[in-house]
Amino acid sequence: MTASQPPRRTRSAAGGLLSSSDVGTANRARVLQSLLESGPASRAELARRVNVQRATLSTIVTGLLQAGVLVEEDARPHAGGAGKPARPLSFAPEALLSGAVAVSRGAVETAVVDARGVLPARHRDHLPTTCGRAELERRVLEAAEGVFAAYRGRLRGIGLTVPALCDPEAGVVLSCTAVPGLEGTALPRALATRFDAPVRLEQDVRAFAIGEKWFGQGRGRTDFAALQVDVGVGAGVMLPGHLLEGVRGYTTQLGHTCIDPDGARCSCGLRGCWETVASTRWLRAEAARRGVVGGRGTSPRRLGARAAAGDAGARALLADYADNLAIGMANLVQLLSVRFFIVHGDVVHAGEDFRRLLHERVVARSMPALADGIEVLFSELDQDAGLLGAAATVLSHHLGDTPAPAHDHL
Amino acid sequence: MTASQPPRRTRSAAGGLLSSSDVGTANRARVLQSLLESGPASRAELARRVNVQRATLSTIVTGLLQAGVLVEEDARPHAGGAGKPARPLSFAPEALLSGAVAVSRGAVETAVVDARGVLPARHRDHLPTTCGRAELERRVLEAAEGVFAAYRGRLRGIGLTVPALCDPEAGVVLSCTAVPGLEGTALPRALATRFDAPVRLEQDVRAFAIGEKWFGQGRGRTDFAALQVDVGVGAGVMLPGHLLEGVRGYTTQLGHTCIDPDGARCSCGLRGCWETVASTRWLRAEAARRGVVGGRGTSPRRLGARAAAGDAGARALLADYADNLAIGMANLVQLLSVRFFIVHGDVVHAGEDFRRLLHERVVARSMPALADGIEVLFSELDQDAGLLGAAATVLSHHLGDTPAPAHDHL
DNA sequence: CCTGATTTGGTGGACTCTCGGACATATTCA
DNA sequence: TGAATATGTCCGAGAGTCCACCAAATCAGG
Repeated sequence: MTASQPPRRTRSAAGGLLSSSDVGTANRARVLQSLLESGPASRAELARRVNVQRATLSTIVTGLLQAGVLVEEDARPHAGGAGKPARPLSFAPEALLSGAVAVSRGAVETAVVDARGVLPARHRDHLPTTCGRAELERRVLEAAEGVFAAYRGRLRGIGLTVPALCDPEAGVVLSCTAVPGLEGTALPRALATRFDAPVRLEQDVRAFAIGEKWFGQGRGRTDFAALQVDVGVGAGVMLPGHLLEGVRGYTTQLGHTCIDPDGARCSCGLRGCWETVASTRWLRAEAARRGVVGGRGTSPRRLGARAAAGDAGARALLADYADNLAIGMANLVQLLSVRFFIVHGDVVHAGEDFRRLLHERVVARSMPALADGIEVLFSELDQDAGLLGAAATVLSHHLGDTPAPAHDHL
Repeated sequence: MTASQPPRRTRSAAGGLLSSSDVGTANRARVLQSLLESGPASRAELARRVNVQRATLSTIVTGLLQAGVLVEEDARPHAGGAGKPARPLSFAPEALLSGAVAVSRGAVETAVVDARGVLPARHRDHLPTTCGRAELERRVLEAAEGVFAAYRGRLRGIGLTVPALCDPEAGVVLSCTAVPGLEGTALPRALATRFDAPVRLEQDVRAFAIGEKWFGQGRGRTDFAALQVDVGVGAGVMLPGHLLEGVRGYTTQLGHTCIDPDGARCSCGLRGCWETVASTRWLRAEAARRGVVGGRGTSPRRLGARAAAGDAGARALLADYADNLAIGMANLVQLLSVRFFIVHGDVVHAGEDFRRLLHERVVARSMPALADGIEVLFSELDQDAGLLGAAATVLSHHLGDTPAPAHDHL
C-alpha cells in the first residue's frame, strides 16, 4: 500500500464473487469493529482479538494510520509482566464522520457524529406533523444544511431514520402513519445529491438497535432487541452478525403483529395489533376509562410516581400495561430466542419498579426452556438515541457485520 | 491446482480474518449454488450468472471437474445466433452425497441423497413414541447403519432433523414434546463417530425450508416460509442469504407465539399459543365439539371432501380453521414481509378450495402495504420433504449462503 | 551492570486468489 | 470463403494473508 491511497474499487457491491481486494476491505472492517466494540488496543492485542497474525494486522493498521482514521497513543505505563510496552491504537477525533438525520413525530434532529460517538455538531427543529411532503422536505434539507455545511466532503454517509415501514435498499418509505408527509419522500436522493454522500434510510427502531450496539448497552453483545415504546411500539432485533430484516430488507413491524384476533381496530387497518394494547395511547385511554390519576392526560412518569407513592389504581394499571408489553416481547423470545431487551421511549420514565415488573412478566410469558437469563433494561442513550442510531446505521454499513462464512472446505 | 487435491485448510472456521483461500472456497460454493438453483449451464453462462471473468470461472470449474463433482455434457444443438457452441456443466451422479436422518412422531426415515436430489438409498422404520432415550438411539443408529453402510466414507455430512427446539451449533435438543426420547439425545455425536462425517442437527420445519429452496418450489427464490401444519405447527423462514434463526442459532418456535392472551393452555405451558388453534388437533377437537363429519376422528382430507360436496358444517369449520392459520402467517408478513408460503403436513390434503381460502384470509390479515403478491402453495415434495430437507441442510452448510459483504470501500 | 526471558512491532519470501487482455477454437451468416 | 460471434484457455500483474525471522524495549535476577 503506497502513501498515495489509490482509489479502491468496490467490486463486491455489484454482487459478484469475492475477490482478493474484498478480503482487504472486509478485514479492515473487522479491525475497526473490534476497536469500536471493545475499545482501544495495541496491535498485538488486536491481533489476538480478531485471531490473525501480528504481521498481517500490522499492515492493516499502518494503512488506517496513514488514512488518518486511527491514531497511536503513547505507550501506557506498562500493565503487568515483562516485554516491550504496547502502544494503544484508537480512533482519531472526527474519524469516520457520518451525518445523522432523525425525523420523528414533531421534530427533526440533525447531527454530525464521529466513530467515538462524539457529536461535534447537532441541532433540533420543530416539525409540524401536518406538514405536507414538499414542505417537510424543505424543512429537513434546510436543517441538514445548517449542520452539515461545515463538514461537506468529509461525511462518509448520512443516516436518515424515520418512524415508518420502509425499504432501506431502495430508499423508499412505504407507509408512515406517524408523519404522513414522509410517505414516498424523495429525501434520501435529495440529501445524497445535496451533500454528495451515500444515504442510508432506516426505520427508527432498527436504528436504535444499531446505535445501542455501537454506542450503548448493546456494546459487545451479539444479540438483543431494542424496543421503542411510545405512541407507537416497535422493535429492532440484532442477531449474531446482522440486524433482523424482512424480505428485500424491509423493516420489521412487530407492533402490527396480531396478538388478539378479536382485539380493537388499529390505525393500520388490522385488528388486535400489539400496538393497540402496548402503546402509551392505550395507557392513557385506559387511565381515562378507569379514572386513574391524570386520566387521558397522564404519562408513564406520573403513573410511576403515583404507583411508588402507593396509589393502587396506578399500580394496577401499570401491572396490566406491563403484561401487555410482555406479550409482544415474549413472542420475540419464542421466535428468536432473544433474551436481552433495551427499552426506549417515554415508558422508561415509569421508573425502576416498572422495569422489574416488566421483566417478571416477560419471563412468565416465555417458554420455560428459554426463560433463563432474560434481562430487560432501559436505554441510557436517552436524548442521543435517535442521532447515534442514525449515524451508527452508516457506520454499520461501512463496517458491515462480518459475515462469518459458514462453509466447510469444498 | 494440481491433480493431487491438496488438503484444503479451513481457517475461516476458526473465526479469524478472511484470507485469499477463503475467497476460493466461497466462490466455489457460489458456483455450485448457481448450478443447484438455476440448473446446468456452460462456463460462460455461469460466469455471467455469478458476475465474474470467464477465465476465473474456468479455473474454478476445472477444479470441480477433477474432483468429480461436475461433469461436462456434450455440446448442445446450438441455441441461437453464432459462436462456438457451449458445453453445459452439471452435477455428476452421486455428487456431493449426504446422509439424511429424519426423526418424526412415529417414524425414522433414512436416506442417501445426491446433489441433484436423487435418493440412491432410502428406508423407513416405525418408531414407538413411547421410546426411551437409549432405545430410540439404538433404533435410529440401526436404521442408519442399514442405509449408510454402503456409502461409508463418501458422505459429506449427515443431516439429522427433529421436531424440536434445538441448538444446531451445539447439536443439542433442548425441548421436544412430540418425541420425548429425543430431549438431550447424544445422536449427533453418535452418528458422527459411527459414520465419520460431520452431523448437522436441525429442526424439521427449518429443514423443510432448506429442502424447498434447493429441491422444491423455493428453488431460485430468495425468501419464503415453509410451514408445517399437522399435530403441531411451525415455520422455517428463508430470508435473502440465510435461514431465520434465533440467538446462538436456536430454532424458531412460531407455533408458540402468543396470539390470544386469554387463550387455551398449550402443551408448552403457556397460554394462547398459535398452536392451540392452528394444529390439526384443534381441528379435530372442534369437529367433535360442533358435531361435524367424523368428529374427533376426522381429518383435513375428509373435511375437504365433505366441504366440496356441500356440507355446510365442514365448510364453516374449515373457514374458521383457515382464519386461525392465517393469524400466524400474517404475523410473518408483518414481521418479515414474507409473501410466499409453502405449506407442508396433513393439511395439504384438505384440497385446493382450502388453499384458496387460506390465501384469502392471509391477505385479509396482512398490512395493506404488504398484502400485494402474497402466495400460498402446498408443497409438492410430499413424501420426500423430510429427507430432502435433512440432506439439504448438509448441502446448505457446505455451500453456505454466500454472505454478500455489504461493506463499502474503506 | 550485564544477561536472559518476554512481549511488541517490522520485513521479506511463499502461497492463494482474482483480474484483464491476448489467443486459439468452433459455429453461423453473408 | 471470409467476417462475425461466442466459448474456453493462457499468462503476467495485483492484492492480501501467512510464516519465519529480526530489531527494539522492558523487567527480573545475579
